[in-house]
Amino acid sequence: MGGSKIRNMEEFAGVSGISRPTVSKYFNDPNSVRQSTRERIEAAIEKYDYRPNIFAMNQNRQLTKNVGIVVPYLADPFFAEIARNLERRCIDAGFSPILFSSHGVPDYETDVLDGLRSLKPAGVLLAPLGRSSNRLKIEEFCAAVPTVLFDSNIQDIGEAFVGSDNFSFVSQTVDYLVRTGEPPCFFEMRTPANPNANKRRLAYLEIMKKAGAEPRIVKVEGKDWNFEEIGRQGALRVLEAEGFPGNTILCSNDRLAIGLLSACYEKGIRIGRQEGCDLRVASMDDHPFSRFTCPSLTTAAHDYDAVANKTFSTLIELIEAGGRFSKRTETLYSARLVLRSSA
Amino acid sequence: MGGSKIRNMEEFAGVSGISRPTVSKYFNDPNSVRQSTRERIEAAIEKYDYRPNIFAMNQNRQLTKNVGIVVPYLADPFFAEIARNLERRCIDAGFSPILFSSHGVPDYETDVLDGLRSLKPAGVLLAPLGRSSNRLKIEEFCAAVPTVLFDSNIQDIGEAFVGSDNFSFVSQTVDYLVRTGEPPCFFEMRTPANPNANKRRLAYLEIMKKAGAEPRIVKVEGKDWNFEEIGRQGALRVLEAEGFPGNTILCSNDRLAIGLLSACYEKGIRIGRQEGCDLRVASMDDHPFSRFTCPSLTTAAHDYDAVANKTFSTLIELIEAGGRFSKRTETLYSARLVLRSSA
DNA sequence: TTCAAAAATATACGCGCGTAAAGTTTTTCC
DNA sequence: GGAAAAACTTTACGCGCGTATATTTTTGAA
Repeated sequence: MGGSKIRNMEEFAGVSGISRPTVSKYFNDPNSVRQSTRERIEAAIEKYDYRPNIFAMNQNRQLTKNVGIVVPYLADPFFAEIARNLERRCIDAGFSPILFSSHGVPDYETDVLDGLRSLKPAGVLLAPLGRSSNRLKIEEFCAAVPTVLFDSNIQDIGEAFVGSDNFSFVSQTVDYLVRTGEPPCFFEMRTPANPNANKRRLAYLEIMKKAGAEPRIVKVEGKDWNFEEIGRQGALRVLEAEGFPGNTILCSNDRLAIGLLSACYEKGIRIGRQEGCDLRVASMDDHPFSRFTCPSLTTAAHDYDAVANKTFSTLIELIEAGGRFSKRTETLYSARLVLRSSA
Repeated sequence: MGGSKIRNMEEFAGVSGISRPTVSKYFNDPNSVRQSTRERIEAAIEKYDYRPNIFAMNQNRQLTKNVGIVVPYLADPFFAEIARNLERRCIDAGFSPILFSSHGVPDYETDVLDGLRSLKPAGVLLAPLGRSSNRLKIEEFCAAVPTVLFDSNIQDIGEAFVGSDNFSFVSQTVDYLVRTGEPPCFFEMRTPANPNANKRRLAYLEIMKKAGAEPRIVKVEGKDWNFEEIGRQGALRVLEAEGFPGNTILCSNDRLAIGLLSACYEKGIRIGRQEGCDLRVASMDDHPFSRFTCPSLTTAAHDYDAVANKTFSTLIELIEAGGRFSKRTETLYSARLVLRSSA
């Protein structure tokens, strides 16, 4: 109980029998005070349910304990999962994560970064929109705020980048498909928003060349971030026209594949690697829903955990290093092939 | 250009030729100053890129411009969509939305609310976890912070509730199914986390009774929020045992249905209303992915837009009314039947 | 032109806390 | 037990802005 009539740190220091500067020190770092002092303070916190005024705290600290997490599209469960992971790590490390989504719109992205600056964050974890991002604005932002990029790289921007190795995604899926049947054609958007998509196409071309197979790319129209619909419409158009070249398709990402599978189902085309199937479909990302597609999707999985771990630990290092690294690092994690029923 | 060397409102007032109290007044409400003054200030803002220190502002204001948005599970695209909608409305109305997810964990939910209190939000939009929520903590919170509940109601808590009319979801789907074939059995989790699920079951029982049909409920095991997996495992178990009673299934929500469809596909069971199909499956929510399932899912859609609109406008009214309504209101929106291929 | 209302100004204080400096007490360790 | 080191206390100032009061200027209609 104890009426929570404590109005400020002064009063709290009074009732806890500790001086205010020491209490202040405690709240900035509980380990910076003597163990016995810490216990007394924590007993008083418990008793009076006191918490320092977060606004007054942050006003005078040059750096807050805020950490911004910015993802390009939160309605994509892939980013929702990553964000959740990062959020938790921040909390466990004593930071206050603040989650933002660019909602797929470049202007929102710069708005978010603008707003983030006034929160004086200790650091920011940023997954940029990619190609459509306002490079200049992001560069300005990263120059002002310690930032670790993830998922989607922008050359020379941010103090570090952590992501997945697109080449390994493509090589593992293509190798598997070639080993077990026809080499795949590559199904993608004509103007992908994300730089990873371009890297995957290039990897596809290179790997097919090495395998001595003819690369064939099927491009579909569509902007925005509703990839499933784009994949579905695109696949319908292909199926109603010339059809796919060959019987094996590698999709640039799972969301496109989800749309493609839906189109194939509608057209009565059987997907899978068993006898009697018309097409094999594989993809990349291991989207949370890819195990529930019909058939379940053979795909290459991100090492979610490693990426989240490294992204976060890099930010911590960055913060402890005072916000700058002497050298920009890029860390890439390999894919893990997930065999399901579609290929 | 103009060096952004402006350090505080004092300096900004100097260069803009307006007194600081007036500038302060402007930032609290741009319409509270004379038009000509407003223009001079805004010209100076443009020129010097000045923004008031958000922490210093909020320290002295009894109420901030912050609005908390709390959803139970952000990795569910349904909530991601709603959150996006609400976020935008807040921004357009001049508020700063802060997005939180409870990640399906009751303790996180109370943590989020705890953290939210110290942000002194003008108001909060809260979609509670439901049954597993710590009712007492939420009650305390709502007593301290003007809160509008949405999606999931908790009796007598919060100043208002806005959601969907579960009865209409069930009546529309059941009516349709009865009209076009066998009455459905009801597929749900044994211990649903969400109160809407219970309302839907009760509605199902009532409506079946009215229709003079025998209600049959198929319950599956599973906790947590990975409904797709629960639906899939549950459906597999049912299919491998006694099978479903009858040839028509109404799922309690789309995510369960997605899992069920995946299980049926795996078992080679044909879903749809055409000749030659084994089962009809309908569901509720119009989840963003339900148009991409195989077959696409016949479902009852929330009036997303109306719910978001009303939720937000109710909060604005609440804030303008000083944080309290004389009477708690509940607003429910009817479902819209979405006919696709699964039933 | 006149004059009351509206708006802006000058001045001043307070918010809750960070933080620095100097002095005092406690702890640590040989 | 004594010294240095570590931790704490006292005192004091400043951060950037909200806001209250009294005063002056501007506005707009009589």
